[in-house]
Amino acid sequence: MGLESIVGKMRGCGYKATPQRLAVLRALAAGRHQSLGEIRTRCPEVGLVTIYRTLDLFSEIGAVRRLDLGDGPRYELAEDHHHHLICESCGAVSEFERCPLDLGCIGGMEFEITAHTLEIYGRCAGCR
Amino acid sequence: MGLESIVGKMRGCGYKATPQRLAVLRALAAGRHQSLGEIRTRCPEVGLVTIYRTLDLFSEIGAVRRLDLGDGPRYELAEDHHHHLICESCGAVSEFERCPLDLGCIGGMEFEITAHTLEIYGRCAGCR
DNA sequence: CCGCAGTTGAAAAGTATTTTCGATTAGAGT
DNA sequence: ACTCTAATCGAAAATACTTTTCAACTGCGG
Repeated sequence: MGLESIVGKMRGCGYKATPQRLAVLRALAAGRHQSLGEIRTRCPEVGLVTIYRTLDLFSEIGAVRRLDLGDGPRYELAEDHHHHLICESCGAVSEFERCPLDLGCIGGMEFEITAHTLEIYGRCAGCR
Repeated sequence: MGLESIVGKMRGCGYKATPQRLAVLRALAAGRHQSLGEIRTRCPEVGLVTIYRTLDLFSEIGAVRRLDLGDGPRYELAEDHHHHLICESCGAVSEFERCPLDLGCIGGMEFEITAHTLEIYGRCAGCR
């Protein structure tokens, strides 16, 4: 599982693997594109400030992506690569794995790509 | 110019084209991926609350996209389609026009695509 | 040019996020 | 295993951000 590798990365960067950080990590792994409140619910034993700081830390080491799906910020583990379909009508969010990105055609540049986010907006089957 | 078409869309949806809304529209057109503060600087005559409401309105009719480029929310006109390269090292944001998206391969689904956002993270030439 | 539904802005309320700082703790070195 | 210390934690306070309220104002259809 990838959680181990995140812990390793954390240690490798000189950060301690505290129980609070592990709790946030587990909370993140238990859901997708969660808001701060949802993460908080999943690890109520961790202080609010620490959750903020931990999410910052995880973003910094590239373990977490922050998204904007229309409402406030949402967070998810960067490891399970997928993208989002957001229905502008009912607000439903679904994921799809298949990455329709042709990274080759950006390859010519001097920019070293490490990650990307892609959100697709439209109307879901139910709303049409 | 596309600003006209946004005004038309606004009227078509039953919204009035007030001077405040036009000012926000012009502010948006004068820059790219701006924060609320930057927009506000460009139309200081418009009240803060009205800017929030206008951005909501524009998002609703699809004239404006809201982005998360790492710091807080940012806004830009949806009309000039482009994507973002964000350097995780220095924070610089640059745009590229060429859309590397193969929308065909999502076409099979019952989801009607109207828009999308794509952000690419990495390290820029200067930081490498 | 009248009237009113839609719109505006100032202030207040409500949320969200960051800073501060004393207490606590993971993990390196022994 | 034990100590030590820099890193981390959490509660409260400060700050920043966003939404609600409501009385006054205005674009635009008739």
